[in-house]
Amino acid sequence: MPTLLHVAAKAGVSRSTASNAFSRPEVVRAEVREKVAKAALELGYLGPDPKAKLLRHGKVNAIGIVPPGEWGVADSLKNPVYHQFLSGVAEVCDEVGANLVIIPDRISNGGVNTALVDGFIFGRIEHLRDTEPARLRRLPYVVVDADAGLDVNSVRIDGRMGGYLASRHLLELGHRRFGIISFLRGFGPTRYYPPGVPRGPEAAGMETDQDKLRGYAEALGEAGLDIADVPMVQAQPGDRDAAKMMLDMAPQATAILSMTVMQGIAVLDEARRRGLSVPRDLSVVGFNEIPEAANSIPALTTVDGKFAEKGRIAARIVFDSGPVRRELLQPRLIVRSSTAPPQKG
Amino acid sequence: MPTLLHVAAKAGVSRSTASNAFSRPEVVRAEVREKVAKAALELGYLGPDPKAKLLRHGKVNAIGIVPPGEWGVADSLKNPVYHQFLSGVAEVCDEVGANLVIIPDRISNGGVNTALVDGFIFGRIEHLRDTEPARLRRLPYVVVDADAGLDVNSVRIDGRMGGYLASRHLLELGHRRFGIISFLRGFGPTRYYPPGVPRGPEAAGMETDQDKLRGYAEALGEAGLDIADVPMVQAQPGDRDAAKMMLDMAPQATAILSMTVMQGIAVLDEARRRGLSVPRDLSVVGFNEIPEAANSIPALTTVDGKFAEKGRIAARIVFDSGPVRRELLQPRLIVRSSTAPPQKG
DNA sequence: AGAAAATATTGGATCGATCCAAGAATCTTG
DNA sequence: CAAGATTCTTGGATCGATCCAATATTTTCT
Repeated sequence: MPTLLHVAAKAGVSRSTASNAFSRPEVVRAEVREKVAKAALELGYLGPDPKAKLLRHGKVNAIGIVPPGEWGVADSLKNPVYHQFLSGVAEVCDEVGANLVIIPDRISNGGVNTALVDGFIFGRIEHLRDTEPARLRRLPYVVVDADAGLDVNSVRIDGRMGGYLASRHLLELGHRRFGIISFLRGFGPTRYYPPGVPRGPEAAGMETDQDKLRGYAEALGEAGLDIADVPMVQAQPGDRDAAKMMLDMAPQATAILSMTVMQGIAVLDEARRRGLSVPRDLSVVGFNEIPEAANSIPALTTVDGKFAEKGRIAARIVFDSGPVRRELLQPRLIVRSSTAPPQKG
Repeated sequence: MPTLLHVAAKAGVSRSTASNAFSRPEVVRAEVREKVAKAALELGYLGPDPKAKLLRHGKVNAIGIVPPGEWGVADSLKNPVYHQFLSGVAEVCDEVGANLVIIPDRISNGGVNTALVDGFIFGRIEHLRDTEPARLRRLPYVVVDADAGLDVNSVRIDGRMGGYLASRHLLELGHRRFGIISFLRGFGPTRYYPPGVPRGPEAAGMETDQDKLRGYAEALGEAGLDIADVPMVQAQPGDRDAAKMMLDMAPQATAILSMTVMQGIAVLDEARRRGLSVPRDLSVVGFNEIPEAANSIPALTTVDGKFAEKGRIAARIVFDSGPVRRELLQPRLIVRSSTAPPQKG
C-alpha cells in the first residue's frame, strides 16, 4: 500500500510538503500541489490514512450508541421505538456528517472501552457504572431515559406527565372504570394486580414506565379515584395475551390505559373479537406513538414519547459538548378515534 | 491523560513489559503483571489506547454500512425493510462482537474514504464507482441488491422469482384479471399505465423491482396473458392514494399485485372502504414481508424479500473475506388470508 | 556449583501521518 | 542589486502503542 512517503518521493518533495498538499492545501504552491496530486493518482494513493491521522489528533468524527443492556444490537433495531430514537440520532449525524457507531456492549470485545468514537449515547439505564469507561476516557456522553445525576448529561421524557395526560383525557371524557396494562421489563411471567392490591414501582418495568404509573395515579387521584383499585396486568410488550387477560379480568372497564401502542392495538383486536365496539363500548389509549397507531382501526389515541426528538437532542448534546444539560421532554397527547365518552348505562 | 509509558515508569518496568502485561498477559510473570495493574489503576489508565493500537495493526473491529444513495441515514432507518436488513447485519455483528458503523456518504466528510472500518456493505446501488474507495483501500466489501460484476461480492434477492411466485399463486387460484401497483424510485409523480400500453423497465423503480415485473410477465405469459394488458399504477411507497387510483382504474380486477406491503395494506383499507370483501371480491399480494403484513385485516399474503437474511449474509461475506461470493436469495411466498379464488361471475 | 535450558524483560525500530521551528527560495523595494 | 519582507519547503520530534531480536534472569539438571 502506498503511503505519504511514497507519494512524496515520487513527487520529489518532502513528506511534510506532501502532507500539507493534502491537509493544508492553501499553504502549498499550486504547482507543487498538482505535482503531488499527480504522483498520488499514479500510485493509487487515497489521501492520508485515517488511522494515522487519528492517532495524531484524536478526532474520529463518529458518535457511539450503546443500546439498552438487556437487548443486543439486533434486538434494539427491531424495537420500533428504539428505531425511532436511532433515526433522530442519525438525523443529526447526517447534518454534521458524522458516522454513527452502534456498539454491542460486550466487554470481551472492548465495547465502550475501545470503541473509536468521539462521544457516547447510552441507551442503557441499568447501572450508572456502565458509563464509567466513557467518563474515564474523558469523552462526552449522555444518558437516555434515566436521571444519571446532576453532573451527567441526560435526556428523558416526562413519563409522569404522559401518564397524567392519558388518564386525564379519559377522565374528562367521563370514564371512571379503568384497566391498566403496564410494561414488564425483561423476561418474567405476566402478572395480574387485582383491585385493592397496592402496587409499588415494581409494577412497571423501567423508570419511565413507573413514572407513567405515577402520572395515572395523580390524575385518578384528582378525580377521587385510587389507582390501587384499578385492575392491572403487567406483561411483556410482545405478549398478545395480555389484552385478553385484561378484558377477562376487567369486563366492567370502559377505558384501558396501555403503556405501549402494540398492546393498545392488541386490545383493539381483542375487543373486536368479543364484539365490543371501540370507542363506543371501550376507549383505549396507547403509549409511545409509532406509525402503526395512526393506521390501526380505529386509529389509536396515544401519548407521543418523542423518541426521535430524544435522539436528536441526545446527539446534539454530545456534539456540542457544552455545560451539563438535563433535558426533560414533554410528551404530547394525540387524540384519535379510539377514545370517546363512555356509553351511558 | 496517562499513557503506557507513565504506567511503566510508575510500575518500574519497561514499556514493552507494560504493553505485554495488557496485550499478552501470559508472557509476563504474574507478580509483575499485578504490579503493572496496580500502577495503571492508580493512574487511572484504561488500557492501551485503541487509536494507537489501531495504527500498529490496522484492525478496527467494525463494519461500515453505506445506505442507499438517495436516502440519508435517517431516512434509511425509517424504512421498515432497510431496518430489517440492518437487524440482520447487526445480528452477525453481535455474534462477532464487532461494531456497526453507519456512514452517511458525504464526500465532504470523508465517507467511505476515511471511515474507520474493516469492510463495507453498500446498500446503494446507483453507480459502481461509489464502491471505488473501498476497493482502493483494499477493504472487503459487498454490494446489496445489485449485480456488481463477477469480481465483486454481492447479495441479491431473486426479484424475478418473487414476482413469478406471487402472480403464479394468483393464477393458480383462478384469477385472470389483475392490477399492478409498482414502485416508484425517488421522487416523481404517480403514473398510470393503461392496458395495451407497453411498459419497459422504467415502469418499476429499482433493479429488483424491475425483476419483479419480469417475474409477473413470465407467469402471466405462461397463462397466456400479456402483462401489457394489465392496468398498472406506479407510485411512491408512501402514497396512499395509489390504492384508490388502482381500484378506480381497474374496477374489474379480481387480484392486485403490489410491490410493497404498505401499498398492499392500503389496498385492503381502500377495498373495505368501498364495501369490497377481501379475499372474496378481491385478492391482494404484497411484497417484502414485514410484521405489519401478519397483523393486517385480513392478514396479507406476501412474498418474503428476506431482508434480514440478506443482511446476515452480507455481513458474513465481509467478515469471512474469502473468495468472491455472489448470492442470489430465493424469495418465499407466504400465503395468508388476503388471497382466495375469485368469486364466480 | 556450573552449564544448559527455559522463561522474562528490555531497548530500538516501526505503524503513517502531523506539527513546528528553522532554512531556502522568491518577491519587493529603495 | 542587495537588503528586507514574503512565501514555501524541510527535517526532526511526536502521537501511543506493538513487534522483534537481544539480553537478563530464573529454573533444571548433572
